[in-house]
Amino acid sequence: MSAPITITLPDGSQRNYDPGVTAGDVAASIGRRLAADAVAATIDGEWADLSRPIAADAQVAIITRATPEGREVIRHSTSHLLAQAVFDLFPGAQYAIGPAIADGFYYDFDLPGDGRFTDDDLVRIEARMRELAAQDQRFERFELGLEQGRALFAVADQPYKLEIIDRVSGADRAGAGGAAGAGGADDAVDDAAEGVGGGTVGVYRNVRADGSVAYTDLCRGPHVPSTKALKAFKLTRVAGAYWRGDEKRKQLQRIYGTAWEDQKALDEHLHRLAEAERRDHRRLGVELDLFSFPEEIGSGLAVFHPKGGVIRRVMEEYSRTRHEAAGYEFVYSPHITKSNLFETSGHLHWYADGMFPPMELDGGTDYYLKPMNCPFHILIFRSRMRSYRELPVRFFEFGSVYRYEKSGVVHGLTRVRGMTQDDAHIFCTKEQMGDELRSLLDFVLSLLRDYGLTDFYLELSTKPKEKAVGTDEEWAEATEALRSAASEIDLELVLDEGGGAFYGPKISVQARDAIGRTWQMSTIQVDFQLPQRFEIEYVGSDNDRHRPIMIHRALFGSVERFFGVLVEHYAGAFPTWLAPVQCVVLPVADRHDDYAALVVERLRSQRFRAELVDGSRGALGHRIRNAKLEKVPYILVVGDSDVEAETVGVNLRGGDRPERDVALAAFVDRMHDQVAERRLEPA
RNA sequence: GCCGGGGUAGCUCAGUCGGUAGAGCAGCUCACUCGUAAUGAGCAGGUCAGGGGUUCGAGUCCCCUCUCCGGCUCCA
Repeated sequence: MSAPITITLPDGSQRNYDPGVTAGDVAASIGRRLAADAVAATIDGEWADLSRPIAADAQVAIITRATPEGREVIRHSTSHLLAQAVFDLFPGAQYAIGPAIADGFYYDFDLPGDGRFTDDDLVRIEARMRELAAQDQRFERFELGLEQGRALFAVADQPYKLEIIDRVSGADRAGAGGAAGAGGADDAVDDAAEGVGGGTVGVYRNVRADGSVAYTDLCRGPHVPSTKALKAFKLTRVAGAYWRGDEKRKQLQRIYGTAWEDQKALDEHLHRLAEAERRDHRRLGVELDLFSFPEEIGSGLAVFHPKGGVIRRVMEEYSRTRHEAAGYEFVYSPHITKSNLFETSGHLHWYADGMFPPMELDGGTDYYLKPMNCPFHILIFRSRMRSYRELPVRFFEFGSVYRYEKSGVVHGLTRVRGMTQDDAHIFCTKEQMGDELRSLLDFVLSLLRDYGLTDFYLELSTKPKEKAVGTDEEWAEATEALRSAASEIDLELVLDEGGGAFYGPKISVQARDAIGRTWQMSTIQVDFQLPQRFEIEYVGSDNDRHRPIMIHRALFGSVERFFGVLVEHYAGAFPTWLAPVQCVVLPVADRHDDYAALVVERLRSQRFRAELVDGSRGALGHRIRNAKLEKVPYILVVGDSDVEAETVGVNLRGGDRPERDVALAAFVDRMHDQVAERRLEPA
């Protein structure tokens, strides 16, 4: 017998075992609870099954169910269970990839005869998965050489698995991305996840209690020891998905599901989904009478109703005030233009598909609805000679743009065909760029915070692989300027490789909302290209002509989208300064109507948005209920004692008990504070 | 654009085997005049998304279009 090996645990403690001990054994030796909760392990930092023998001294950490890593293992394992159930119910099905994703997993299939899954199929498949899970199938890993792996999946008639193996083995010979075509680095990551790499392929199979093999898959793992560990899952939806995410390749049938460590966690997840649905801006937009999308107008084209109009107007007014203070000048430009403008800018070349088709006028001249404001602002800059003394020049406009979004992507206010950007273009010298970007980032974050968003991170998007103009040097310089400015902000910065616009890199500000979802908000782009294309210049202190650089930036992104995000962030309960109705005044009985009207008048004279709702709208309790459902921040009830003492009863949104006998003058002061401080909840 | 699922009163939804359309809420009228989350009664409201087809007869079956929802791809 060889000498014992030493296993070091995450807490630094060490234990000795015989060589060949498994992580599962280690967990069992530590405790029953840990062994029961264990789903996988890391051995010297590498993910592994609990059953993998450990030959030498190692650092071992047990991965338990209720951790992010544990859930990932459970989800990935559940995707295998899904595929097995699909093979049972749809003989001849071919499988592609089936990874764990945020909150769940999916698996892509190609069904015989181009078959499709229906919602009813999901029910059958899920039922079958439960039967299979109960069979206590062991997950077993083994490795094969590339040829053996190829043979295994060739016999099984699984072309997608073969393609994964072949492409990677080809790439191993030819170098990364060699034979892979457009895919490149991202695909290589996927392939590694599928268990291919280093001259071997990882294969998992599910083995029943009697030793027969129920299922085999190409996979990196690790997996739970047994299907019995999979007990809280649910199939959620079926969707089409292109093989390798490529629109030009075959569309496969994807099944999405979610899986958790136990039923309670699953229930909580489903509850979070229900909560998100409750906050959905499309639903609240109808309930609160904010906006609508009349079919008569066309897909993706919104109208704002009076209440939504108030919110939008206040949003815009505050934005204008802040921009004015930050040195922006306001400009205006038309909605349509002759085609040459967007030929010069390059938009027509890259994005003609995304633009509304042209109107032919004046005997052959094409006019387009504008998809962007930048060329107009450039023309304003170019309208006369500019001196270096003027720079930076900052032109701001709430500019309405129109984009012909593909029919399947239009989504509420967040993806529309007609929208208004809070768009500005800054023209400055290269030397000014760094300072300008730094102050811009501060400005952006400060403004977003004023609208109630507080949790941010930054994303740096670099030069696209194909859709890009300009030299690598220009891109590198612009990207570095953005990176440098971002690094001075105390926020996480993540890299979005190849995600820039065709004319330049960008930083986007991502915001997390009240329930933790992230939204892309502001974008800041550095652009060396359009100044060249439009040949804009300024005269420098040396009396020579120089080319300015441009910074494109939108803080809301689009007003519509930002509006939608705020609706969801606040679940429709807007802070007082934004609320369409800030205050309703409810007379207890008819004899209090005159006083109630006086209260309303007093509030309105202070520019507050107050409404009178008298007894013809129902009993007091009914009127209160309606005001609560409309999420009005302040409900004022006035009765005999209030008429007498010039007071009001104050019922706060979110408050537990109404206040009585509040002096009207004191209440007006409170409202002023609320609005001035942009407080989130009334007080 | 592609895959799957929907579209019935302003909203949420029922509608059986193909036999000619229903509820709750909202709205309107009347009564009720009320102190903090739904007073009662009555009335009105629909070319069943639009068009075509099958049928003696279509909300229901078939085809096309529009549109919405969930994904995929895309997002200057």
